[in-house]
Amino acid sequence: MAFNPKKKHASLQDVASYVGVSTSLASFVLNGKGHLHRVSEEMIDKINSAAKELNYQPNIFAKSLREGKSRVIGVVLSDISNPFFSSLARCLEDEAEMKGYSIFFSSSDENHSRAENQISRLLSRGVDGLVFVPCENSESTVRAVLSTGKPIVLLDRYFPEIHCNYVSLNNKEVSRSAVLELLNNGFSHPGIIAYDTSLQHMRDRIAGYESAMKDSGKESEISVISIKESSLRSSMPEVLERFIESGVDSVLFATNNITTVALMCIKERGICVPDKLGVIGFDGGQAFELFNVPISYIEQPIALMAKKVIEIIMDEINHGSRMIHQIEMQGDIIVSQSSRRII
Amino acid sequence: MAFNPKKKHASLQDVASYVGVSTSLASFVLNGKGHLHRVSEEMIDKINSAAKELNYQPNIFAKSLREGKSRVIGVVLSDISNPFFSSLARCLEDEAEMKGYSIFFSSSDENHSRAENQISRLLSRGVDGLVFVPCENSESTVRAVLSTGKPIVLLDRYFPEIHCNYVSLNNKEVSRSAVLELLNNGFSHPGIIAYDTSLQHMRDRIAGYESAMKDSGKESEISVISIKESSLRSSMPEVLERFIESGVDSVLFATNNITTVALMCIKERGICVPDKLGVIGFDGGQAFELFNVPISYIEQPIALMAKKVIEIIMDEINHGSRMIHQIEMQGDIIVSQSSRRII
DNA sequence: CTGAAAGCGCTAACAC
DNA sequence: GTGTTAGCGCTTTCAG
Repeated sequence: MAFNPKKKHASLQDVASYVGVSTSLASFVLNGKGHLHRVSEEMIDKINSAAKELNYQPNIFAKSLREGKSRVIGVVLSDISNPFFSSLARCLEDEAEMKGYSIFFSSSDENHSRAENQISRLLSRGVDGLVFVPCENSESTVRAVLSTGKPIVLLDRYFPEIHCNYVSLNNKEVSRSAVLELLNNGFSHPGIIAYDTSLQHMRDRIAGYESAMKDSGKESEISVISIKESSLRSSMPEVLERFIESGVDSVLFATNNITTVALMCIKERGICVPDKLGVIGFDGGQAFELFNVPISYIEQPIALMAKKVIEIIMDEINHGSRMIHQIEMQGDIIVSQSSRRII
Repeated sequence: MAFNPKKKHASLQDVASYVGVSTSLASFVLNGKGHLHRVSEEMIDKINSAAKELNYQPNIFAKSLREGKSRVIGVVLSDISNPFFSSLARCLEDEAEMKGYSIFFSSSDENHSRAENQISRLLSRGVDGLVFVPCENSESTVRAVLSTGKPIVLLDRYFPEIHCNYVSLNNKEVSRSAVLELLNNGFSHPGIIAYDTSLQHMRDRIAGYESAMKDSGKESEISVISIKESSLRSSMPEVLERFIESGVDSVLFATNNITTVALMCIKERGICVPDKLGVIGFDGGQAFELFNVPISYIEQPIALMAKKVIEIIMDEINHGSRMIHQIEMQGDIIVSQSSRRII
């Protein structure tokens, strides 16, 4: 059993007096600094076994109070029940755990004032650092955190005008490649359905689309539709309709949720994929595998992103912020054969 | 701004000396116990505004150290990236936040020794209580926690032989109803695909199936297949094959994951639903909406379960465990018209 | 090599 | 009504 059910928690004092030494000596030894202080082997053994015997568990509050750090980081993301973010959460959790850190998660629901509240709650919880998936209008919140000196890393999104650590996708490039993929596979008029937001990652995804269109001599056929996140489901039917009527023959969906909702709508209305409409989604997931035909999608390296985020935040926590890390991870395009119109 | 970026944290001492009073007075007032100690209105105002002015943020570690509690609860579930659990997580988070509590989440991956490690890690983090989705062979872990007196509530599953709080589904009844639903809708030979585990909730789901079969005079046609969770994907094709060959014409899938994987397999092999095979899944979710036809499923009252769990754990934390709460929430069957064979 | 003691920031019993 | 003070359990400087 990893925790002893019987006895009450013993304090450092208990261990020390059990062995007959001072608390300082016990503290040194139990923190592995015994040799550093040239404590005798014999003493070290005695103290360690006493600790085991008494089921000594250091009081983490006393430790945090004294040391001024908690070994906890706070993560604010959009919504932990969203598959993309819950996968990310799991990876973050695993990475943090490996380094002896725990995580407080909270959801912003893409509401900047909610996000700000969550952050201040986390801060008052004494987290050592923050990982933040910022939402629209979160600039001031990010600046405020930066000016406290508390380590922070933005995730998935970033603000180009703010000098702050971030880990995101190479949105523009990967979205550009996705559109070129469509064009190379027999589609002549791709469109993109994105969120109506000023957030840079979305702009980048749209910019990537536009860049591919321009470079393919299709500047005049650029077809972008941006939807408010709140009306995603309700406006999807009309949006798809409008696209098809205007001659769009394939679509890049700019997020995981957009993809899911669009596919649901496509299924419902009996729009044939890829004959009537080619699609490329964002992020894979079991869900898509239930769709009539396998679809192509942009895959984010979630595990790597999480690893990188934790690395950066750890670095800042342990060594102070010596440099800004701004990382764009490379997304992959997972191509499904059946999503091609012409082989 | 909810947190002041400029100044360093002021301590209670800072506030007190700023106003020219003692820390105890400041402490009383700032904890809302001013009137209780008959502090003058004027003093209360002075202290409160000083606190605001100095951007006083109570040091939570000192508070926790002194009070012996953290206002944090630990939650160990199977895997936070699993849609069912991430939805639950979100609800738990919201409920806890409303009561001023934060949550540490961790994933057991259905591995009892991992679960035990997570629990002991959470305990050493000083959580005030635990919510645990136990896995197979977690009995000793649960007993160990119980014997420490630390509040604990089991979630989704329980051990009939252990006297412990839990919140679960009325598995037997709802599964029985689901099977009766199939029988009432033109299917004559339902089977069930479940996990091969000794956990009671799974036994109950199977028992519900069996009960419905018996009461419908189909005891001899009872068809149960249990799969190891680890080989879910790999054994699904063969399992479905075997069912169909043996004359099974409809299936109840005993968990969300089983449903998803089975539907993927059904789609892949072109098995026609509901003509060739009727289905009832467990837990809804966007994913299922991408499947060819709408399917019926058993819906768990996730939000209510979360609410109840938090209520119980709060009650234990605040008032000690005066009684054991063992709650079976009522599941609903969401019927989709197109899942009937005969109208 | 080991011990004494200060102090992290807070609460609350007790004193006045 | 308000102040004094004793810890909560731990780390770490400084003495010896």
